[in-house]
Amino acid sequence: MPELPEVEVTRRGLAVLLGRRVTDVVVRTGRLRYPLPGDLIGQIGGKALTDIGRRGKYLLLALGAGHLLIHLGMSGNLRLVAAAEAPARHDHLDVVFGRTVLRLRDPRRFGAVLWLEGDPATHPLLARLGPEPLARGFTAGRLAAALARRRTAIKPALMDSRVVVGVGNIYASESLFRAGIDPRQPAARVTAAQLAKLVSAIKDTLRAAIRAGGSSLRDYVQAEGDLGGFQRRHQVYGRAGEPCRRCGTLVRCLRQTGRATYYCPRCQK
DNA sequence: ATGTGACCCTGGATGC
DNA sequence: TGCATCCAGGGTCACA
Repeated sequence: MPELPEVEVTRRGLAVLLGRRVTDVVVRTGRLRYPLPGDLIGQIGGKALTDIGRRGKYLLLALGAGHLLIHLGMSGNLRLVAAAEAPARHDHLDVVFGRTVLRLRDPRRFGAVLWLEGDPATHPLLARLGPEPLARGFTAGRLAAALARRRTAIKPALMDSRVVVGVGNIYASESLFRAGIDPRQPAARVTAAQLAKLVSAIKDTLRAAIRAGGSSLRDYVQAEGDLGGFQRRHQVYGRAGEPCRRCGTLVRCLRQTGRATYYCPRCQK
């Protein structure tokens, strides 16, 4: 579910917790992608939340000298609920801040919660990540360097977190449509002019999705429980057989490395 | 090293 | 109605 825009919208929605202290932790499921920390209350109990960061699709909650790393996997969401609200199925973790509870729900349990001590950037899950797409340092030149000699198609290459972080299956298709690039084109053959358009398209697409509150397909909601709105503005994702919003040609779907890719055969060359 | 498919897990949609 | 099959915002792992 959550790609960079959804994680970023979630991150912003948690800002009301800044400065508040953890009063309790409730773990209902011992294992997501990894086992949950065994003594989470001992590690974060009583500590104040001093920062909420994001690296790619990972959230980093600064608590005392460490960070609580949270990944939402395919179906996770984080909501702020009242302490009295009863948990539902798949509500695996509560981090309690007095009357407000940060509640993690994740039906498929592909998400992760880890306690990190020391510099998060050096953690194995984060150390090899590529550039942040919305940072100034993400340029056509840097993208060209990352894609050089790569023989795979541009679309799966864009979803490789070593190339750029945060671009998942929806926004890879959407960005390539916006840039007018055929998703099947070999990554290393995409021209410099196309890469310049692609970098702009990725930034524009992600920013627009963040403004719209993300894409809610099945499981994703914002921190206050609201649905995102960007799915209504998808140009190609999930629209196979429907007319391209730009030229009217029917949108096509194909499968690349096991994932559905949507594109307009006329607008994308 | 790079590329691809299996796999982790649950639930919804579809088809027989 | 019931059951089987396929598919889904991600990431890791084994193996070509």
